[in-house]
Amino acid sequence: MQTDPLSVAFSALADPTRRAMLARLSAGEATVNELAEPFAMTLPAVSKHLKVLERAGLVSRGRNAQFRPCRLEAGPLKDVAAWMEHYRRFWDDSFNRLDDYLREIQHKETSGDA
Amino acid sequence: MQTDPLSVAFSALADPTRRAMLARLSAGEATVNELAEPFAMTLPAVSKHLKVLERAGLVSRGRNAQFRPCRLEAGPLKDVAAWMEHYRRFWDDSFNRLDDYLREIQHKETSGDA
DNA sequence: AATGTATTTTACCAATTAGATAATTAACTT
DNA sequence: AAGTTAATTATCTAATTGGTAAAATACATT
Repeated sequence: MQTDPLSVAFSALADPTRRAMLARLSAGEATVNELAEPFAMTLPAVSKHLKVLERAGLVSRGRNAQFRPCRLEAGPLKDVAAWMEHYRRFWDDSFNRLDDYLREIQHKETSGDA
Repeated sequence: MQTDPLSVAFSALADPTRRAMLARLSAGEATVNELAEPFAMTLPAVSKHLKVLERAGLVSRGRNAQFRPCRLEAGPLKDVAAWMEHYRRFWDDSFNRLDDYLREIQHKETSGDA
């Protein structure tokens, strides 16, 4: 098993259940039962998935009476994005284009609201 | 084991050896032996890692005599980046700033070479 | 044809993971 | 105190992973 943070993050993300949990948490805090609700899976199984996400630093949990509210922590996603950035030129067609900055500026001007 | 493309990609990336292989391939094609060289690992082990990357669509291989030159295929990285984009607001401090587009424009002007 | 080089396949092993069920802990409600 | 709800821990099984060693395949050269 890998222990470096990036590997731990990638492997935590390599499961659709866990990604769905993160999606749910991106809408706000949730309890374990709330997170479990959409899945045909026992609560302990969900608890395990949460522990994986927690170990990866993608989720933190508070205590509120008998509830353990879960919260999204996006720090590791930043690291993943930073790693990905090295490869952007391979998949982002616009990345190498000469007129890139022109289109960027135009995009910002049309979508910006300053 | 998960079979959806995104999970397969994430799980292929969840290993430092495989990420190092991708890094090597980002500099150009390489044979299995060339890829194996930096690692204290037998050739079959490397071959297995390559198969994981291949299954994820991150690597393709040609045939040149008895060599199987490997090449980086970044398609899946694009999918990963697209998934990540949903979470950008959680980790990119600048994402929600009002002056975002101004700094972007400045960056493009200083680093661009059109 | 024989040999050497590149790579893969097979057989095997140890460690990990994902899930289930059952039991347990913790906190609230009555 | 008793019962209910939230969540975890313990234990088991099946499947997967990452590695090795040895054999097999594919091609090039002599």
